Amino acid sequence: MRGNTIIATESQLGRTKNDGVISRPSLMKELIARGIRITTQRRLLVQIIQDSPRHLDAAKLLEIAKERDAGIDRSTVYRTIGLLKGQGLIDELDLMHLEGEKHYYEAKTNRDHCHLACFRCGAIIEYASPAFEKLKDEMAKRGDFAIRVVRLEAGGFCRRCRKAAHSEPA
Amino acid sequence: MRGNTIIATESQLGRTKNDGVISRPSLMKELIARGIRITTQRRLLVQIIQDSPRHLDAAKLLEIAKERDAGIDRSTVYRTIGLLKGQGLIDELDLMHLEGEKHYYEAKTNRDHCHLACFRCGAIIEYASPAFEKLKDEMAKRGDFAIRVVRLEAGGFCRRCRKAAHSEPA
DNA sequence: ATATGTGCAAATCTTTTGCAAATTC
DNA sequence: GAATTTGCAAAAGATTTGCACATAT
Repeated sequence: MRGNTIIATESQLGRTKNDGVISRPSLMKELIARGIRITTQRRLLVQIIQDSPRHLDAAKLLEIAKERDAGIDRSTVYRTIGLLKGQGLIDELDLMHLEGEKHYYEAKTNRDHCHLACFRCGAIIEYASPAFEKLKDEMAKRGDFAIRVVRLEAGGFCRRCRKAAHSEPA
Repeated sequence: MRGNTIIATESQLGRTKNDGVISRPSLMKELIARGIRITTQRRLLVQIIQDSPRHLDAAKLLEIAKERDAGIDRSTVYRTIGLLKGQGLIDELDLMHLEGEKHYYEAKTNRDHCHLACFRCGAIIEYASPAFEKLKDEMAKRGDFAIRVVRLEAGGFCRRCRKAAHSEPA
């Protein structure tokens, strides 16, 4: 099945002897800590994002939210996304525009990670590594730039699809 | 002035004793080598992209093209971008959505590089380094993934804007 | 009470598409 | 003349906005 299946997490692929464990700090706690008002709908949306095993786009997020609150509106979804983005609590991804121009969101993890998107099957492989951290440090230092958000995405072909392509009829 | 000013090139920032020189292979030659038909308008668009010192979005590309061929249409611009993207001859960037959801394009360089986008002044700093190459290799190997396109973008604040922010009235 | 959040509908912005006419090989 | 490219106009898709009403502190 195509689309946005995370087939490996950063903690699996990115772990080395020096790596810590990856976690997703609670969005709710962060919001509260910042004195941001928690409404019913915000709570709902935030929980969906926090708990989702896959990367959600605005439409999908709305769809899921509607299962629990039929009255919720598209604009509320976008406004909440904007709020979370503004607070640096979620990351925005394109996933190489595998299916259209929409954006995908995920709760920020305690360590940045990359996304590898398979053009053929749509699988998303997450990847974190000390090499990424080093590169960020280097960019910040040598570019004299205070990095607030980073996004590293790659498109290509996963192992399974490379194999499949070989054994396929022309 | 805000917006998309490249204030440092990868060859300046990314050079180390091990670095090679950065270059942009000719798009035209690549198209010819691939047996792709070169029409008047394609030639025009390709030259604009190739020669542009800044990252162009579709609308800007159209605007520039119209100065030389008033009849050229938006759809031709998008179709040509699609062609070049499909051939892997240009890279697509978001530049952290500094000004809207549009995409920016640049002729592919012989070495991948990152883009640092200043949220305040809009400057784009390009950055290439062996550490980036290493990270790509590592991802490909450990993720068992054949990378075709990579995009590393970061948002934050450049030195000048960090300074400016300090001396600003609250 | 006051400030903030929400629904609704319409608007905006970017990109894509169907089709007939023009161009290229 | 067969295949490809283009212009045009309309459609599509994602996101934003103005405003009146509802909700939270």
